Amino acid sequence: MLFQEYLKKEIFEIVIKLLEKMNLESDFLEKHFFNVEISQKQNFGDLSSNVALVFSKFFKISPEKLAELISIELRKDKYVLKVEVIKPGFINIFFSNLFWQNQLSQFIKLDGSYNYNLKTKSICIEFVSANPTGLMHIGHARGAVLGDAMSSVLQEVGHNITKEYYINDAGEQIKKLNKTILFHVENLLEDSENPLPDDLYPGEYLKNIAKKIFNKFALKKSSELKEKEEKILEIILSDIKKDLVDLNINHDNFVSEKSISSSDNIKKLKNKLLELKLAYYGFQEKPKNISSEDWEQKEQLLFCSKKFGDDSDRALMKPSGEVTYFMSDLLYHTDKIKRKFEILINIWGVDHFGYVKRLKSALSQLIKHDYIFDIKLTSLVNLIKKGEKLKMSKRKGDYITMREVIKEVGVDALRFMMISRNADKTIDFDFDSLKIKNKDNPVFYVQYAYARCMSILEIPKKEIKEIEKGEYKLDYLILHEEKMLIKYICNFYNVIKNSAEYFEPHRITNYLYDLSKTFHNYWGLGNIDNKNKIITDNNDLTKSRLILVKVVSMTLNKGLSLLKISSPKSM
RNA sequence: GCGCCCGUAGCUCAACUGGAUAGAGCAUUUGAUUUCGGCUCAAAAGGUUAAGGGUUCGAAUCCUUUCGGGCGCACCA
Repeated sequence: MLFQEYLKKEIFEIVIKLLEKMNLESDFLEKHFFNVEISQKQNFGDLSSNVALVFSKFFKISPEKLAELISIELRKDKYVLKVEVIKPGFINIFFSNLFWQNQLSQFIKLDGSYNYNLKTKSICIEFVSANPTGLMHIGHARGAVLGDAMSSVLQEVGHNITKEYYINDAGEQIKKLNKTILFHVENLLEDSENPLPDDLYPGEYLKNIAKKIFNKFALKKSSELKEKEEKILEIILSDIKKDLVDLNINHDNFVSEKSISSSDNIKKLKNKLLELKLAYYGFQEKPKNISSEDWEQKEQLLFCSKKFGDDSDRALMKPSGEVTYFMSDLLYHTDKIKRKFEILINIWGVDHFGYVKRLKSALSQLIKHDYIFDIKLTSLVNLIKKGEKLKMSKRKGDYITMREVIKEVGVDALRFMMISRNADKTIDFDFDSLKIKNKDNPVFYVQYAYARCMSILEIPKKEIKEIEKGEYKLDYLILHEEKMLIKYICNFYNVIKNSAEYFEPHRITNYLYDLSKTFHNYWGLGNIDNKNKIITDNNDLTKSRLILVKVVSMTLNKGLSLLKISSPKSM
């Protein structure tokens, strides 16, 4: 058992024993949780716990008194050197070197397969779902990388993951797209340069697609284009898919809006909503930010979202009778539930925020059994070059595409950056700092730690052979830095578990950075004093240290590959 | 106008979801090393966590007011 579980279990047993002794109820144990963590400071010992602070009120004694009672029991542990109770009631525990050496050998025995003890759930994670009306930009990249990293992490802890991309291939946008292409094709047919009308999509990209279609199919009349509309979507989608593959992202399903929102499905859902009195034909309130002159009231099918805390009731069908995006999204999500997913996770850009409430409330009214539906919103990404924020406008069709960004900084840097920030924080994506090839660049720093491990492991052929045969001991690992490395390594699974639980992959990048830092420091000891080099003239000592290096490299590699960032052996 | 998110060192970010003296990396200063003012290493300095009030053993974290920034609020996605 690695230290977190080991100590938690031990403390838990002690607490129960004390409760029995004092004739107290133990039902609070299920609702309140205590920590076991790596001590922040050296004089706080190896591990610290806040048990006494969390539980003292249930014992009706002071935290310090409870801490003292617990520590009396802890001191009986054969690995424990010293237990201290500090001020408000923290328990600081000092372990013997043997404990940490054992921890390392247990970690090695796990050989990368850790039992997270979680109930396997089937999870559908929907991300990217960029509208197929142009190339992906940096904002899409954020959602894409985050969704993909989360998928890996959730899969790692044992869940069944399905990664989906919802293709918005129906509705106004596609009509507008086709109109735009048609316009360009007309221009080509007439060999003219008519200016693009305001209501169409701007940008060279679509112009090029028009050329492709025009050439490939040798169009002679614009009416022929109508038959090629599917082709347009296909080309754009294949560009998006190519970008995703370049980002190391593979979705399991691409679900088409068109196929989901068949007239039959729409009718069924509509009737159900009417039947449940969740929808009605009526007039929408005028939105607060719209002036009266611009506001035209029309009757349409509305969802009673106001009942569920929304500001106004939302349109399910347009006055024309076509479905709104809300309606087709509702169809899509009920479809997900029908496919027996227990957890739905969506990664959306923060600009879709307004849709969260209505979709969640509508779904909760339609589906009566248990499921979890979480929508993670990603904040904006600012592109920064030479200290200046780059101005972009998707509306004007002038924006930097994701492939341009990849070309400039590489996939690894892009992925690392996107993962390393909490989703609700705006990212300043600084090209210059991501291109630097030294320790100021966190990706480089982590990858370099791995490369450094590998280059060390290349040298001592004889020792490595003996290690492979299992001829080694870990007794020599007694330096403070070595203990720190072991602590970090054994904390790996805990980091993964928390990362999965809170949907926060940035914990992993932070962890990898810290582990790398500790390792670089350890390596640096050898520069100050030769006897602290990893490869020494003492065969057993060298082997102990090589094992540690090996495990560091494996952990870095595992963390990086979970995030689909490469682990180069040399750089 | 209303709603949500954010505000942490000069800059970019952490803080194990309520825990200890709020931590890193740049940048700064000092020292060591280098036949390099540039590389590397070490140390120091840097904070009323935007501001006020509240909740409790304990708050960057929860509640509340104010200020600043972002996003959203018919249809479109």
